[in-house]
Amino acid sequence: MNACAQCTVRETAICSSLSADELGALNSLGRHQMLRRGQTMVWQGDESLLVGNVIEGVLKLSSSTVDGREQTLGIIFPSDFIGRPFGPTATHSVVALTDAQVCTFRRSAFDEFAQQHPHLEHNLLQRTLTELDRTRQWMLLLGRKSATGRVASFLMEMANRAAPCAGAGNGAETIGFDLPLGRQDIADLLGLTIETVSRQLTGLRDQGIIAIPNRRAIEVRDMERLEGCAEEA
Amino acid sequence: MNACAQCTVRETAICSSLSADELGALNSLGRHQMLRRGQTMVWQGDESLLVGNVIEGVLKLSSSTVDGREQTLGIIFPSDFIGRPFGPTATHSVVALTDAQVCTFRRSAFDEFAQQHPHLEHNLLQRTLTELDRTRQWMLLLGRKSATGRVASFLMEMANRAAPCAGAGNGAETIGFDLPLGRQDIADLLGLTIETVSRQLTGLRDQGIIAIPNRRAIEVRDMERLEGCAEEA
DNA sequence: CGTTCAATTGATACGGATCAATGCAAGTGG
DNA sequence: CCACTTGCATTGATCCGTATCAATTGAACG
Repeated sequence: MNACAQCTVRETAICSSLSADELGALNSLGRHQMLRRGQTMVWQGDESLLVGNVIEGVLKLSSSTVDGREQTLGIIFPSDFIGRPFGPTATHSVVALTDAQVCTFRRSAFDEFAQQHPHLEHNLLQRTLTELDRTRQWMLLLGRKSATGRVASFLMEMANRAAPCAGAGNGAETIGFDLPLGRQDIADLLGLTIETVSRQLTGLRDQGIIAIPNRRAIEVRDMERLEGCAEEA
Repeated sequence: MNACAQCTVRETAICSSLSADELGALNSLGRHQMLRRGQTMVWQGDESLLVGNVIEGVLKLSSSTVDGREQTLGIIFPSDFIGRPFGPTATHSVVALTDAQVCTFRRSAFDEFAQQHPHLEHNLLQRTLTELDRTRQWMLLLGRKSATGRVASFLMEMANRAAPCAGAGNGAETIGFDLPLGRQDIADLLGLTIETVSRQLTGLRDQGIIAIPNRRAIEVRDMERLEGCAEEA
């Protein structure tokens, strides 16, 4: 029996570049793993032993300075690839933001398999290039944008990447979604403090650009003005 | 005749993953190009038409916000790869910081060639993964470090990556190098202003950690204390 | 109803941006 | 060879945005 057959990310993860036979071979190398919210899957600086795909849930990639301040380097959604293949050490930590399900491989086994399957490597290269572009976009944000700009950009990214949950239902072009991160996580991602994030959110709310039904949910009420904020100096 | 035979980066650029025959084939697709200091090779947002290798000189990768503020996303040294293969648009600009010599390929031709040579793609994947790690390290810097920490980190990175030029010569463990960037470029890279960069440099000088023989050169006099500064909040 | 934990709100301090002036070296033309 | 220009870099004074410190509110849960 092949666990991949009913996998929800079968067509969107790197696996999509494999034939049924190849998939079977890869499947025999991997195993499923559940992660609880808050659980760390990979530790920064550890030997790189695992790589894998996210099947369900949201994780973060993060790194800490010597004095303990944390910076989140990226958010990882279902069908994204995790880990550092072809290298001895994990350069960053991976932590589950929600309960999550991942499909993991021993790095050495994955590396070997990948080298024998150029299509897989090509897919991985494409993903890595895209991720590099995305990361550089965040660099621009961290280097040059104001707190408002950062929060607005973040909300737009989430509106695009997080699975939208049904809005108010009427004809309005409202976009609603749940935040998989708490305020502290957002602050770590944007290079701000929790207080500043909070103030910016209430600021956007008071301007009527967004609504905050509850602490985990966001509704974008005026996407155009939000875009305007996202470009702020 | 094969221009690659006497190429100075033959063994360190992506070309190192190719046999002599393959190299000949790739060579027939490429052409050499000279760039003057300040010249832009790729424009952010343009159709991605070119990729290539840096043979000589230093370039920067940069992106601008809508209101014109610029952020440098990376520095590109000889044997580094330039451009965005496998994608229709260039997401960032590439500008020469010094006079430079690059070896360019039409993207479509390169893409096709790469897909037929898994070794080359593997090498490119490795490079991209390394570059992604490096970029994320800069994210940590931009998000969480003070001005002093940023400048110190920058100097350390340059001390490692730029070709060292002979120090004072005596037994001191002084490390000297030339900056390929002006103050404005440094500011753009670190997400600071030119004034702040200047103040931090003179600060480090006044503490005796570095010396500034002239505006383009730096001598690190106390690497340990510089490391200390680099970790500053 | 009290406990707990996260988020919000308020008051203040500080770091870096901004605005403005000066300094310094490399051309340029008389 | 020397005045003049030009383009960076440095230095100074002030302002503003975000961090920091501290208190309050609000929701989830026993």
